[in-house]
Parts: sequence; structure tokens; C-alpha cells
Amino acid sequence: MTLSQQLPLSQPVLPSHQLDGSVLPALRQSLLTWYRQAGRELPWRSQQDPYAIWVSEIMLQQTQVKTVIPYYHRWLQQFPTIATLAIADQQQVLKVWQGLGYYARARNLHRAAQVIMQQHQGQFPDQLPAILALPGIGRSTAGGILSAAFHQAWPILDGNVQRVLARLVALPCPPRQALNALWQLSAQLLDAQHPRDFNQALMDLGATVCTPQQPTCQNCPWQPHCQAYDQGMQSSLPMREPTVPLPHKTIGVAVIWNDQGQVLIDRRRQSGLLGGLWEFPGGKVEVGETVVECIVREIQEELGIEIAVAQHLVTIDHAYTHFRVTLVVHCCRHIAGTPQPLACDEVRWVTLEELDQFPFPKANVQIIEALHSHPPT
DNA sequence: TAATCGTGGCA
DNA sequence: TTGCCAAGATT
Repeated sequence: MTLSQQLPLSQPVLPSHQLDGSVLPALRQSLLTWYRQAGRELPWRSQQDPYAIWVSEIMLQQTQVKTVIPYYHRWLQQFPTIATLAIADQQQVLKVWQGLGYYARARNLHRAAQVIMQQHQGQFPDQLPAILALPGIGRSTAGGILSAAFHQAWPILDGNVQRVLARLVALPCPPRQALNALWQLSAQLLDAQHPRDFNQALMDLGATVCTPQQPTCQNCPWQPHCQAYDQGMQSSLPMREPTVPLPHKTIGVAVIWNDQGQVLIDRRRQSGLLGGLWEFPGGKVEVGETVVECIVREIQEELGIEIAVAQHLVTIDHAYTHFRVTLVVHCCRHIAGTPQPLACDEVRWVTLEELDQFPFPKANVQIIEALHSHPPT
């Protein structure tokens, strides 16, 4: 054993991913002081309505503040209370959410509003078990709501907090492999006298100072305590998961016109990708198959109708979280048969003017834009 | 436990 | 153009 590895028994040394409890007051105080001076002013911070705070927490899952803000205002204008949300139609709910992504969040908000009306007399619950029981709310969102709306001292652990804490203790593995330790850290650090401001401050620190790229450590209240900074590791922490290459699919898509000047759209099933949204029908181009052959086959299989594939309309590249797609869109003509919802929840013939009443995913909005700029001949 | 689930912005 | 990542939850 070298001299540097000999440690005094009277002063036990913590593993590198834990904190010395004696620094907690200084960490809390410096963060709260920084927050009062440099914290962001955000719409949901200026009021106390648990419903509005809940909506913001759900919208902010995996989504940046700048993206959320216009959606947040539109949502509260459309659904100002839990009761108005509960009685709304799901299509109306998804339409307001259109473009924000992760559409299960909107479906779960809608369902949870109905649960609150039925089981909590329309009042958002203020106890952890009841909040966790609502669809779409996990441990971190529950902590965010309880601290922000009810001033209860529950910890949070979103992406910002994971990054801040991983740097603070120079976490020697990707955060996902140490969630238990990070939750303990978040709970240990939390200022029980100021849970709302502390949690908000922790997220602001991650969003504005302890950023993923080029953190501005000179502005950080925790720089004197940061093990990553001390080791010059702030740019390479937190450690990353090994990345797998995204698979790619080519999808043949049909814009099918009938003799009444209407196009055919279908509503996707509730579960899975883009659940509950509308789309132009189509499917994956198989090996050894042309796009035109694919479109004819898919429309026969999924809608039970016969079509004639006409001119190419547009090709759209789009990246989802776990794969990329190329949509090759053709105009088509309805030949025979009544469309049936064989692989979807619903099918409808609609005019071009009616399309904007339905919630569509982004790639399909691009198809609609192409239709408007290249109307059928 | 690990895969699934959108979109926008940035380098 | 590509990769990475953002106020995570669900199954």
C-alpha cells in the first residue's frame, strides 16, 4: 500500500459518489442564494394552482422549456381546469398537444383528469401515494408537483439533476446505472425548509449553468464543492451509455383520393407509437419490393380496398427516438371497396379543408403541407 | 431490466 | 448530414 492510500481510521472516507454531510448547509445556502439572483422566471412559477403546475411538469418531461411555453399557454386556455379537461374529447386533447411529442403524456393527462374528478372530487391530490397512482406521474414528477404546489419536501431526479449530481460527486458510471445513489443524493441535499425553491434551483442550475455542453463553471455556486470540476472532468461527465445505431425503415404512404375530392385518413391504435393520432395509411417496404408494390399491398391488407398508385408527392426523412424513417408518399386513386379499420381504430374520408381538425404527427403535417402546395391534378 | 415513446435545437 | 440531448414514465 502506498502512502497516499493510507487513510486515517478516525476520519472515514466516503466512496467518491457520496457526500460529506457537513457540506450540506453550504451547498443548500449557496444554491438558494444563486437561485434568487439568477433563477429563471417561468410561467408556472408565478402561480400556485396544482393543476397548472401538474400540466407544466408533464409537458416538461424530456422537453425543453422553450418548446413547452407556447403549448402550456394554449393548453390552459383550452382546458383551464381539471373539470374542463376531464370532459374534453380525446381528439381535442391530442390536437392541442400536436407537435409536442410523446403523445402518451396527453392521453395520460386526460385520463388522470377523469380519475381526479371521480376519485378526488376534482381536487388535485396532495399526498404522494395518490399522486403516484395517477397515470403519467412517476417518482420525479410527483416530487416536482409536491414541492412546487404543496411545499412538501420530496426529492426530484430529472435529467438536469442527474447531470448536476453526477458532476458534483464525479459519478464513475452512467447515471442510469446509479439511480438509487442519485435519488439518495437528491433527497440528502434537499432543503426541507425550502423544498420548492431548492428543487427549482437544482433544475435551473442544470439548465443554465451545469449544461450538457460547455458548462459555465465560473458561474456555478457549487464549483468549490464539485468533484468533476476539481478533476477537470466537467466536460466528460456524466458518463454516457454506449450508443446503438438507429435502424432505418422505408415506408410507402398513400394519399388516396375518391371521386368526391376527399382523401382517406386513419386513426392509429391507442397503444404504441403516435397512439390515437391520425395519419395517411401505408407501411414498411419489404425486401425485394418496390414502393408502389408496397403501397398497393399495405392498403389492401390494412384497409381492404383496391387503389391505383399515381404520381410521387413528396419524400420525408424523419427521426424518431429509436429509429429513422423515410416516407415515400404517392398520390393514389380509389378503385373499389369500402375502407375498413383492419389495422387501426377508425378510417375517414375528409376534404383538404377538414384535415386541420385532426391531430397528426409531424411527418404527416409535412405531407399535408405538400398537398397544399401540390394539389391533385 | 431494458425497450419504447416525438420533436426541436445544436455542434 | 449525423449524433446527441432535453423538467421521465410505462410495460
